[in-house]
Amino acid sequence: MTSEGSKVQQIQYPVTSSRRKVLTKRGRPGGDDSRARILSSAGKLFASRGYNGVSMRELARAAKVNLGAISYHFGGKRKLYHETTMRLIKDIGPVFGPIISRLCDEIKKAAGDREALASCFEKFLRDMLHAVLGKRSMRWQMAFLLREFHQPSREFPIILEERISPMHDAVGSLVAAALCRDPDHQSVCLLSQALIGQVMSFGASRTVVCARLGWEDYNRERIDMIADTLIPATLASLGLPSRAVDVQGTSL
Amino acid sequence: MTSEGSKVQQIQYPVTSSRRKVLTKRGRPGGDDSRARILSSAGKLFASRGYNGVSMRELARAAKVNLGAISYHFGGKRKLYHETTMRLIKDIGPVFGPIISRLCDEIKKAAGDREALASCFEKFLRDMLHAVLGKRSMRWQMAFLLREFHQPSREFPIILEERISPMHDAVGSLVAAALCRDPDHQSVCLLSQALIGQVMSFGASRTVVCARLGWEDYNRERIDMIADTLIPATLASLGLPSRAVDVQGTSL
DNA sequence: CTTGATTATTCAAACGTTTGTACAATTTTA
DNA sequence: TAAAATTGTACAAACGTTTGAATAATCAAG
Repeated sequence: MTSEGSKVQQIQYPVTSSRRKVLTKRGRPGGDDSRARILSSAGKLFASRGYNGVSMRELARAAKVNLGAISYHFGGKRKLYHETTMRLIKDIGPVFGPIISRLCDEIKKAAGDREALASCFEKFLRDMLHAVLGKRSMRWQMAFLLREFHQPSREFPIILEERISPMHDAVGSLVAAALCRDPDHQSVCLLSQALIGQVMSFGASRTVVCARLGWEDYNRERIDMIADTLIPATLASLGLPSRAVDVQGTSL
Repeated sequence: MTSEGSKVQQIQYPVTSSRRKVLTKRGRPGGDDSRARILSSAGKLFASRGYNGVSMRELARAAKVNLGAISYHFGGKRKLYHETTMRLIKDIGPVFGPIISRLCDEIKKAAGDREALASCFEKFLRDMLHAVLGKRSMRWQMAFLLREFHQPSREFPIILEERISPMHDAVGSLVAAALCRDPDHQSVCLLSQALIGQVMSFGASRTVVCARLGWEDYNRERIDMIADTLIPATLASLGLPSRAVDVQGTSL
């Protein structure tokens, strides 16, 4: 539909985007700078207002670059969105990767010891809460992901495979160990979803939670408060032994 | 900004929108029909693609009305969105209202009896899951709400007060009763959020859940399966006695 | 029961604006 | 000078909005 027969000439446009010539660094500088600035602004803007809610001009203004520079560096709006997604996937890797691998390691070490299993779960949940709710950048990254969740774009399958599935698998093996069931059992998968959903919901419903508790925003102590509340509850839900954290005494 | 000094004449445009002249029903027919069709299409479209993702022309095509008819009936895109929100609030009232009031009633009747408390919680959770995941229309309504959650529009405060807060309060009094704590205690509020978030997450992550379980979609049996899995876990997390539902035997 | 004015609704066409994209011209550094 | 990056401008398409004419149901008068 978009001008099919009108412009026949092959557009030999720069569109470096992915593989850029790094042989010699000639010409006007600041390129990588602008590129990075655009990518950074795009992430936040797309996260908060969605693909259609952000215009190229607005993006250019936010990134302090010329309108044409965006198409020059990325080859169009859609490709910029793609690049933004890939960048996000790459960026949240170092955040969740260690948490996941640490969890998997400790599950192996626990080897059926329910006390150890409980302790490694506790660490995992606290880490996750801090990662999801605490990190400043995770704020728009979370919004970006949630948007993709219930309005999947062409990039969703990549996100699913690269970041969601590993997380689910890790939590799944934890739940399976706690319940002494097969990791592929439906109930294990469902409980994993419930667990992850619980954590995510505190990010998604940040507005609601803060409104109801009279908080301005989350901070380190409050996230620990959430963890202290959630950990005993989730440990009990998995039938794991809970250390006497005694939530009653934490506040008020 | 929007044409302030240019058009001075008072535009006496229909824009009945809310209070319509019901005295006499004259003129060309199909009015209420078109209005309803627009509202219905708008709900689904706004839910799946957001305010900016839907154009008036697309809306008109979906609702099978003329482009001008939308502005005629609602007075513009923004006002249509507002009306859609109000309609959604009104529509989900009868769905959650009974569930909430039943819960409150049974909590009072239970009066400290933990067995009774567990049973009323079980009913509540199952009802909620069926309401959120089962009802066909709740699908786009849920998407609409979730979108408002992490991209609040002017209408968000209304949704919060009319539908979110009552739900949180009800669940809060349940959690408070189960934990024998003050309903205003932070931990009660947080655990309520966790509980509701859990249910919501199964709606929000429908794509993920179904993908991971090899389901095409939720259905009555599968929702019951989710309930059977979640109920014992959440009962345990609240320290309530669990009837021997025995999840292990439900599937596979 | 017919008729003509009244009114609500539909429709096609246009409005001015904003959108994403394209590109020649220009600036900047190696 | 040559390559890389930036700039300003132009354009067609799509956007939300508005308009005036056409249409059809209703009511009051005959």
